[in-house]
Amino acid sequence: MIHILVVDDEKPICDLIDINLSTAGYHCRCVQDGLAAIDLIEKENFDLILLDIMLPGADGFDIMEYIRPLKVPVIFISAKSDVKDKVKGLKLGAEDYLVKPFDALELVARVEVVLRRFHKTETILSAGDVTVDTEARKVMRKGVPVVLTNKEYGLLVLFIQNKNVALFKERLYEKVWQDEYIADSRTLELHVQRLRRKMGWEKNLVAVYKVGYRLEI
Amino acid sequence: MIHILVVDDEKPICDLIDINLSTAGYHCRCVQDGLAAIDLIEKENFDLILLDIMLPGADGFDIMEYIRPLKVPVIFISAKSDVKDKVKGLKLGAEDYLVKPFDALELVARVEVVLRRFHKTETILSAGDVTVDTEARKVMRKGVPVVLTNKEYGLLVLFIQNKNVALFKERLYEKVWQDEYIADSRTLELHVQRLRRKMGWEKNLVAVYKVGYRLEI
DNA sequence: ATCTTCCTGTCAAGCAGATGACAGACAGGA
DNA sequence: TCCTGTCTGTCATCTGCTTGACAGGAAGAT
Repeated sequence: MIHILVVDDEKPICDLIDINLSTAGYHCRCVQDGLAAIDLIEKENFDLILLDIMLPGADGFDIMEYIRPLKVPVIFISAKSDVKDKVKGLKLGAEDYLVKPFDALELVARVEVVLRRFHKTETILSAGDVTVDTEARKVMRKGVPVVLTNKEYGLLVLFIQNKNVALFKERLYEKVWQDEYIADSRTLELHVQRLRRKMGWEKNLVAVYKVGYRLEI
Repeated sequence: MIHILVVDDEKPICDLIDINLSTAGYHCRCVQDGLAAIDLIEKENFDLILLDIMLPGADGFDIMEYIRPLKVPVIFISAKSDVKDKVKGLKLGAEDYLVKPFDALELVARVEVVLRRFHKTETILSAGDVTVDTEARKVMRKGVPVVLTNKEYGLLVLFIQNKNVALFKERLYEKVWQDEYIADSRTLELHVQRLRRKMGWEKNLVAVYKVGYRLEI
């Protein structure tokens, strides 16, 4: 299930977006206040954020700067149609910028473009001789099925979605365990080890000292 | 150098786009005909394609379907502002859809969003024969990977981001160690020394007496 | 030039902390 | 009950960081 956060101070607009995205099969959460939004974003793992610019509490640009390190994709949705605002939003790292009033179908289409870009909707992932069918939750290596536990599977998907990117331990832990990372526990390392063996990734899944791990393909 | 293909039957619009993207540092190639575009796309490796919809030869949607397997990112640029067209274009796999007439700055900003997403830019730093992929935390010299420790890596990034600028020891220490600099310790100098050797920078990374270091490229 | 003083480069060694490997404990489901 | 998946604890090993000592070099004063 894909979780989308809608941040807009006008309740009717939130509801409108909610209805359309829910119909398209996504789960929405709405907030009207900027500071509340930051709180929520840090606590929960959203797949996408729709962000209004003029907000009480903290404005959209502030929120964007604040949450940028989290790498959650953002689409700005604003009544401000000035090119300067659009450019500012996009330069801040947003994936798109929609001007209100917008057509609901276009919104859904653009949301799906972003989700597609982030490989959230692709059901077949692959890396080297490994392929993953996320819908069937099946993993194949050289055409041979591999049985993975839940945690191993979660790690695998994250690594494949981030090939050749160094992933921080904190991020891995938060995504797979949805919990705070405890530094003096061997848990994460243990599961990485098992994944390495099962996938034959002894050489590919390398430890980045003091940082985390990286899958090299 | 990033190569962008512009497909539009109106020469003045091609020129306008060309001027703006060239100014932003990209290389443009223009074609007016749909079939010619398909030819070019198959022969050359473009990083991005700007595609008009109404074209002689083959229309933009046809081209899109045809080249989709190549996975080259596409932005539609069309006078057709109907939501149905937008949705069709985006569903076909395009990364964005701009309606003519558009603002040149917005075009450049949106082009950069797409390039950013496809890792064509921004995460790669370079200085001389050294390149750094900040996302993968990987360093290459003359195409050969170099293994650096964390502190060495931190220093390297700082130096490359400040080519030909003298950096104070205090600043280096604070950035890499996030700590107060202790003058009577050889720590910083030692790491600089190791970095010099690993990168072959014996001549380039010079000590600035009583101040710090400067990377000369 | 010569001297003094401070700064930088170099080496070896030691230490703290991170990783890998393994055994065993624990909980929940068949 | 057993079995599977997950977590904890321990130990050996390895890596990266720091320290201390010392030689050589630069800058400024004489």
